[in-house]
Amino acid sequence: MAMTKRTRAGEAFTRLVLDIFRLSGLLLTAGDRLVGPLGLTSARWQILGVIAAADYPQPVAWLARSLGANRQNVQRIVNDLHAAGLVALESNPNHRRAPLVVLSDKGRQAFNEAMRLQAPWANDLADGLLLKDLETAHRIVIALRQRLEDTDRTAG
Amino acid sequence: MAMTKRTRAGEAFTRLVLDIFRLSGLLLTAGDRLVGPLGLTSARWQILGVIAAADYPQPVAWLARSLGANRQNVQRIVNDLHAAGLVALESNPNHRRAPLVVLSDKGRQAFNEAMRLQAPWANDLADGLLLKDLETAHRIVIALRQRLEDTDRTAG
DNA sequence: GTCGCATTGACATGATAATGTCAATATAGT
DNA sequence: ACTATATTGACATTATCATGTCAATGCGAC
Repeated sequence: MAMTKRTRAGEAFTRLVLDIFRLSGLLLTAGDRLVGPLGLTSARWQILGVIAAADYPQPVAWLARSLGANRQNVQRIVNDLHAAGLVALESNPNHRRAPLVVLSDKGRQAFNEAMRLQAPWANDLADGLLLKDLETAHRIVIALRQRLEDTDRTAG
Repeated sequence: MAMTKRTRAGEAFTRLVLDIFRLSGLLLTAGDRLVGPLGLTSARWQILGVIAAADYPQPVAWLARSLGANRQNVQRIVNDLHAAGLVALESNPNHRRAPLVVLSDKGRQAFNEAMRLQAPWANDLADGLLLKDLETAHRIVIALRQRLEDTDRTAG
């Protein structure tokens, strides 16, 4: 007989998943609403964040990989950001067809402004929650993420 | 001056968010892969789950509300499920235009089979994680979810 | 009854995301 | 150099999701 019985951890994980989906959707729409006035969306904001956080300029495919998103969508959003003047494309000495994406002044301003809007929102949402618990939640999320990424790589 | 400084909890929350997005995406694709052979997707599975968990048959709009999803997408997926013979639509004595969605035998079998596949997968993913930590993560996720839902309801 | 209002399903339209294919380019091995 | 393989950007196609509108229906106030 196949193993259909859940461990206690398996049960706890199963209960967690549905609420993760729900939370993720709510965070996305809240983010859209938060930075909409800046001409951003959650997706654009996230990509600007990766560009800003990188140690050096990267081509689109690398950004996509560090986001865990698919290449083509990142490409489309980067094109939009470029059209909106929020990022610039620098020639890549190592790869003629893969320009390096960098923030423009306008892009950096928009990102900083987004983070400025995010701060009080984040403070408000996290207010009253125990720092220790938030960190535990983060550890769990990271652990699950890594396990799933390993599975993806293995079972590709 | 605007409040741009994050509390420690606000910082922990901010760090958590990006990994939540990543995990959610990974869970969705893992779910698709898990139940794909049954003719299901993560979205279909989730909706079958709500139907199965309900105390009594509900119309589409109610299912959408308990999922926190928008009505029209649930409608489309329910239509697909209906076409695939996984759900049946019963006439609703209380509302002529809002039939009640119930699982067909085939739908119940598919859902049970999906849960049977999910069990060892969940056990494996959760293996080695502390039950206490999983429960803490769940509490945090639920708390954040409720706060965002309240915000939605307030700020429409 | 009937009037106003909210909810519902259907439909149209557009936005966003996923998937596959292609040629150009880069890289490693020989 | 030459070849095989992998990576990349562009494009086309499809799937999924969001938003707005409409008429039909249900429901409560009166």
